[in-house]
Amino acid sequence: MSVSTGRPGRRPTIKEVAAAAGVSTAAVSQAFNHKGRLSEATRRRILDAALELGWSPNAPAAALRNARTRSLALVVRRPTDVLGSDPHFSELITGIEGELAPRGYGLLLHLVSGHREEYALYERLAAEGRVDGAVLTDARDADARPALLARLGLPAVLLGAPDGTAVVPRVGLRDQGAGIAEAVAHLLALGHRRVAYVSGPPELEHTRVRRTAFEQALREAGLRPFAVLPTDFSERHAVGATEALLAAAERPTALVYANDSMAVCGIGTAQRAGLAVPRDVSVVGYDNLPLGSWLHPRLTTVDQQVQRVGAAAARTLLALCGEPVEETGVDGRPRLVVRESTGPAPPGGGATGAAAG
Amino acid sequence: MSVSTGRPGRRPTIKEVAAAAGVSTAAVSQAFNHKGRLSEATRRRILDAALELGWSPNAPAAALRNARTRSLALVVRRPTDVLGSDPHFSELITGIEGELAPRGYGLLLHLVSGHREEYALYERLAAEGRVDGAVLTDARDADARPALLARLGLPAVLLGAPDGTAVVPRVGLRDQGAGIAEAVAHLLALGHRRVAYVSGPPELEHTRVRRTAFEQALREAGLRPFAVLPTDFSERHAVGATEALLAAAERPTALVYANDSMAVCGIGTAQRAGLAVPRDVSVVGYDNLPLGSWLHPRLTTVDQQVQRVGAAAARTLLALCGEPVEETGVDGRPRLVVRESTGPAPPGGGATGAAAG
DNA sequence: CTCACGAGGTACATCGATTAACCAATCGTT
DNA sequence: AACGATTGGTTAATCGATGTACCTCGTGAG
Repeated sequence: MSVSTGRPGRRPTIKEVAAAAGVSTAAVSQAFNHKGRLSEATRRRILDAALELGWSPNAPAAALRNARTRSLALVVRRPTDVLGSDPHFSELITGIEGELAPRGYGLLLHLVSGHREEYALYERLAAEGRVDGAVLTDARDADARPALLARLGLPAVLLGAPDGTAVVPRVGLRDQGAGIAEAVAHLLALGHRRVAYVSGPPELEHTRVRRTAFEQALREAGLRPFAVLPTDFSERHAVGATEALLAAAERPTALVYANDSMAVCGIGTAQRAGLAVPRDVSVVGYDNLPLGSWLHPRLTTVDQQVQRVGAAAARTLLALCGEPVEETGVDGRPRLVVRESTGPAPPGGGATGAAAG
Repeated sequence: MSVSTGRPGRRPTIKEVAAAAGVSTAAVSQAFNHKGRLSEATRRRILDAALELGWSPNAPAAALRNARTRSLALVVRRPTDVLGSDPHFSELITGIEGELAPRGYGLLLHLVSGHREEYALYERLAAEGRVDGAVLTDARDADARPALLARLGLPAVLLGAPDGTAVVPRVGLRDQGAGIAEAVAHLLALGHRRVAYVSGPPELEHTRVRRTAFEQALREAGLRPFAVLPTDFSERHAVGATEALLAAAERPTALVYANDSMAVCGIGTAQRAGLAVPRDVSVVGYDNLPLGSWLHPRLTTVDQQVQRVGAAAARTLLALCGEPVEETGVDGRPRLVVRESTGPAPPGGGATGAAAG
């Protein structure tokens, strides 16, 4: 496709390209950056020479000169227990990369285990000038990151519901509660009255938003939650919460989970307890991961379009970095996807478990 | 934790640190790189000054000077249908990052959709000097990447069974067939005689290895595979293959899948067809993803320790990049993890499906 | 004929960190 | 006391690309 011979590893420099094209290095630079004034003929000649030699501008050198690295950071906080984060972040990364790749940007991925470690990492990335910006995942209550990144002078976007007054722009679907509300409405229409919610870590903003939406939706129907149990998104918590709920005297007939992975654990736990889904208990997830549709029964869930949101976040961040970008927002809102894990409430209210297999 | 005031975004340079410590910039550099000869007192003074100012060496500048970026590339090929790749790569990335982070290395992640795109990307990464090396995933038959990377002068490691004579080092568990052999032995011990294999894309090396191991293990027991169906790892193929197998007149009593994600699809498909797992049909996966143990029944699978292999690959690559590394290999081999998705073969051979649910 | 001007390029300083070569004290030795 | 060795630093060149300031033609107007 390119490149002739030459010792492996000997990358050509701009000088050699200039020499090959019979021009100065400045001309080569101008040809690549569409600056200065070059005749079309010289431009061609330079580009041809570069192609011939397999030359591209050295990224560190350009970064040094321009103070722009053309790479962005994504820091994923991965607490000890990985449950649920992973497929979610895969989707997110897919969305982000889809915008970066065509513009020649790179994504620098880091995994951290705690907040302090995450802050220290941003400090280092900024101090070392390794990235032009960062995508901040999972808005937290009293989130220290926007202020930190602002102090560091590092452009950033925060994944979360849009909110005019933020230090850094927020990107996400509007009306984040709508999906949960829809889910509750769906369950109520199926006759469920005892509905429980298995929630996420309290410090995450969406935990509060979804929980509130859940309670609100029930209240509007004149009902109260059967229970709202917080978890850390771990398998242990998901299973524990589910077992606790299903062991109750008058157990809930429907369980709503704060993400798909926990919902999958929940289905497994219910089945292990001898209950059939959705006959004895209905289950709703949140995320709409591919995984949910592989199972039997297929998971009813709230689609929050992680991939599209990731793409929008990337575009917004690129715009902040001075890149020309057409459209920075996302429209749409979370929407319930009804599949097979929800069904009519059991006749007697399902008070006593029908032991199966 | 650090940094005093100063306009946001104004990163200090080595000069200011030198001035603050009352030394030359050379001294500062030496203090940070443990080179040259500095008195312990001066070293301290410099380090304190740097901490005070919140300075770290500018990465692009250092990269330009040293021709080393301290970042490595991971290119993930993600064909149109994502099935199965994602959690697997999450594990891999976790393993890799665990080695990079403590050494101050970054991981540049790229997603591509095809071979040619992947090659072009390596060309560009090398030409731009963006990374010091690359981790090549999923050894393929007649893999063009090692030669390419060698020509580009970019250090690399290939994930696959170790093999003395490779252009680039290979990192992986030895005796890759052992896990499948163990799985087959397990199934035979349970009385299964009609065992089918749902395989991966033909161009991947491990597809051949595992398939061969599967056939070999059966042959040694005097049996032949019920069937071996190739797939592209997509959900569509996984479901299609499973349906085809289960629709057979004398259907197989056990299904072995080339990865966990397909096995999950397989379980779902079997259940949807009214069969119980493992009562009517046993299922074995490959990978040992966390997901497998959330389900009911929990997935019997082959643990290939992706995370540990990823870590070993990272160490090997770092060593190639001149980093001091203690241990570059992985020991251990793929091992069967028996859980709940496998059980005794159905009495009558399970010729006629016992419709449930 | 001269001069202004624009088109088309070039020379050189610059980004920030690293390092080889060099220099100034200081010390121990005979 | 004179000298080599050692300690503890400094000076200046360098990595590769970029962009500002400048230069050199050729042309058309006056």
